[in-house]
Amino acid sequence: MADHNKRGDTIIRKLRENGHKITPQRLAIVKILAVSDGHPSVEDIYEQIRTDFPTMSLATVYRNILLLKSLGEVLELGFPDGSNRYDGNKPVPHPHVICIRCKKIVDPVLDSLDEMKKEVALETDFKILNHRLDFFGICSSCMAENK
Amino acid sequence: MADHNKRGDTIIRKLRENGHKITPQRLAIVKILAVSDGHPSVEDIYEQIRTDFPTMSLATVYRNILLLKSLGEVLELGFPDGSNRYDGNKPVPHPHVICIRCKKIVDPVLDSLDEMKKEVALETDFKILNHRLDFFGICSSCMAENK
DNA sequence: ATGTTAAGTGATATTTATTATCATTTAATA
DNA sequence: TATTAAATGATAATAAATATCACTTAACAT
Ligand SMILES: [Zn+2]
Ligand SMILES: [Zn+2]
Ligand SMILES: [Zn+2]
Ligand SMILES: [Zn+2]
Repeated sequence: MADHNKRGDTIIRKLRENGHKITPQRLAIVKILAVSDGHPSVEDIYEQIRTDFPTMSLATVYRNILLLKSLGEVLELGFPDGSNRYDGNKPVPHPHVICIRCKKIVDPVLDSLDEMKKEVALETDFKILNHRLDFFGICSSCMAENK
Repeated sequence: MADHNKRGDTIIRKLRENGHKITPQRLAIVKILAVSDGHPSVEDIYEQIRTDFPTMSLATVYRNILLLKSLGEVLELGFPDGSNRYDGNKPVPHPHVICIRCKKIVDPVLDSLDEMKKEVALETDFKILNHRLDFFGICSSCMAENK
């Protein structure tokens, strides 16, 4: 597969615009986050890169995620159990569905979201700025395995 | 105001049923959680009780919350910033609206929730078991203060 | 190409919230 | 009132994320 990593290019451009250097370590982290296949954790990213980049430090992964968060280019999903997962592909808040077995995370399209937002504002008189909507369950492939 | 703390009584009964002792410390923690005014944090509970119970240990608050969680009598709300808040009044999952200024947390009634649950199941083929729906914004009183 | 320099990295120390440990105390029952 | 398992208080241990700092390097100018 070719290297037309559009989302990755956008992130790199944003980094340059803000005067940040493009190091090999940073580039490797961005590439993974731009895809965000399954919404990787810090450890996922670290392990993926370490295979062909043995000198990579865990601190560098943390630092770069922090930077990308501050630029609004990655969405952090902190879970109640303390684990964190990242979405650099779609960095604006959106609902997530998490499989509690295999830890897969998917992005559902929910038409009912707009209505719910309206209802929240109406019900509470809050000025809503952000949201975090997570549904936990078991994915179809884990369900099939079970039998 | 009188002491018809229905929710607190339910929690105490559940504790007795499961063979747990009712200590003064435990009772004080349960009383606060049963009301869950604004969804208190561990520190909130600790400070509230310490005023007229100076010997109270922070570990005891943690221990009792752990126990009440295991009995399904308190809902833990862990937030991305690492903070935790508790609802012992309505211990089943429900949406929350959080003021990012004063940290107040309220329970909105959202008719659109049922529809969204259906949509998630349909869209993703997951068997949904749990959810966590948070909306972040600024409450009306904080908005008023701002001007 | 080479040198310069501010930013980035790697290794490690620190921080902070929660859990574990353990000697002492106490609620529940007889 | 005595018995005993459970709970408490004080503190140690744990673990994930952040801070520190000496060394390295990407970006830019020459
Ligand atoms: Zn699964
Ligand atoms: Zn996502
Ligand atoms: Zn407020
Ligand atoms: Zn609540």
